[in-house]
Amino acid sequence: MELLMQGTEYGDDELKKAMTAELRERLLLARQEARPLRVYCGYDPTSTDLHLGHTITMRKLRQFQDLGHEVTFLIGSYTALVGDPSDKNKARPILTQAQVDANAKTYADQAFRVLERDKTKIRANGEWLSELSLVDLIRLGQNFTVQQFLTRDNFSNRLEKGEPIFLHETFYALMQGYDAVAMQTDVQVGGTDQLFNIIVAGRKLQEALGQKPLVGIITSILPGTDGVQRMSKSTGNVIPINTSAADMYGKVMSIPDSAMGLYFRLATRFLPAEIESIEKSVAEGSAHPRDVKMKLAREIAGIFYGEAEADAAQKAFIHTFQQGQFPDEMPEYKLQPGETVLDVLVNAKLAESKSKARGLIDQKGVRLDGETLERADAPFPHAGVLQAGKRRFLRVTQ
RNA sequence: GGGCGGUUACCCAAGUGGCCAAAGGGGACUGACUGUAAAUCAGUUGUCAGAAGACUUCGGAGGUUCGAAUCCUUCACCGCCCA
Repeated sequence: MELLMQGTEYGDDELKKAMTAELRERLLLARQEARPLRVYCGYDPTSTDLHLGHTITMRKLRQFQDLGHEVTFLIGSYTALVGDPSDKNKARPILTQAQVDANAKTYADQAFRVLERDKTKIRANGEWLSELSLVDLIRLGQNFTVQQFLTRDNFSNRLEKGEPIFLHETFYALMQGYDAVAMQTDVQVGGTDQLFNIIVAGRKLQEALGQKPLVGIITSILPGTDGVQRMSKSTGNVIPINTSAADMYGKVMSIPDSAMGLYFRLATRFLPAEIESIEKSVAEGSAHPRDVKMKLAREIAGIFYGEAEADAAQKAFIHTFQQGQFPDEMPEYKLQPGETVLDVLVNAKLAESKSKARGLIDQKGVRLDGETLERADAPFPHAGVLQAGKRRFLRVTQ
């Protein structure tokens, strides 16, 4: 129970209490009926690159899965065609069917680094949403008032600021609510941005259609590497899933200390009691926050890349950043005759343009074998390890 | 359908004929300090050039002018109000 509610955020204590109570009740009911709970979370395949933030709900699903419940990974094949207004203040672009299909596949592949493949049902909401007629849709709409939508922060903010709210955006909640009905959902997992869709739309629609309203598990939003803003590609603070263990480890290490708690709760396999004791030792000063963060980075890299690679990543990290030595592996670049320092920086993509490369050199940000290079237009001195800034390395060979 | 307003660099935003490659903030990047943390300080942030400077940029196209982000015409997109 404690584990399942770990890392949830309802923005309202009453609601959290109510949901906790309902979850407890539902778990008991399931036991009496000797059946697993039907748990799902929907994912709109709007992009191909998943990041750590996307996996928070998957982690939560995995917890249910480990407790023997029936988990459905729902692909929002149909809802993606509409575009969820929830997490943006702007309306999303509408995707084409082909894009959605392609994205869905890579999405699922990445998801199975967290979920157990053979215990997970995959479905797409096009299965039932495409069957609805216009009349059906209108009937669904009879269960909601415009006022209900207007009370929602996301819409009311935009209304106030004079920003557009497109009519089609309101359908999104209806569609999602209908998903819950179609699957006779017991529990739905989603981020705080899905609060409205889950708690208002899903529950109300189920009730109206004679089902027992679902229990909503609303997970907190994972901040990005800046530690404050929600992790998202457009903010540029993501920790991608499809990267390397070393990169993932490094990116986790770069988050501010203040974000560690959320990371532990949302993205790791640690149990509530373990996390508490870790935090206590940091607070007391018996553990160095850096070491705790290393443990965190090691854990997260381990989830996605396996223990061996995570260990290697940790070693490389200590070697490169704590001891200030060059990493073992780095891209190579073959020096062409007559190239200047500037040329190498640009050609090897350590700098976007010659102007930027000059800037780097002026700022003493370029080193060759540890020695700062001062002249941009000088011929490249000799083969060796070229370093631009703190973390970009290049092995230059003759 | 009518009236009014908007569109500026990665983002927000100032700029209403020359002093504008364009204020300010955010972000990003670099250096110092560190724990690849935060905070702080200093710097960079259109392209090319060693520099002086040149070139491209202010929604698109065209025009007025010695000179336009700024004025005019037109097109596109967006918002507000009225219907």
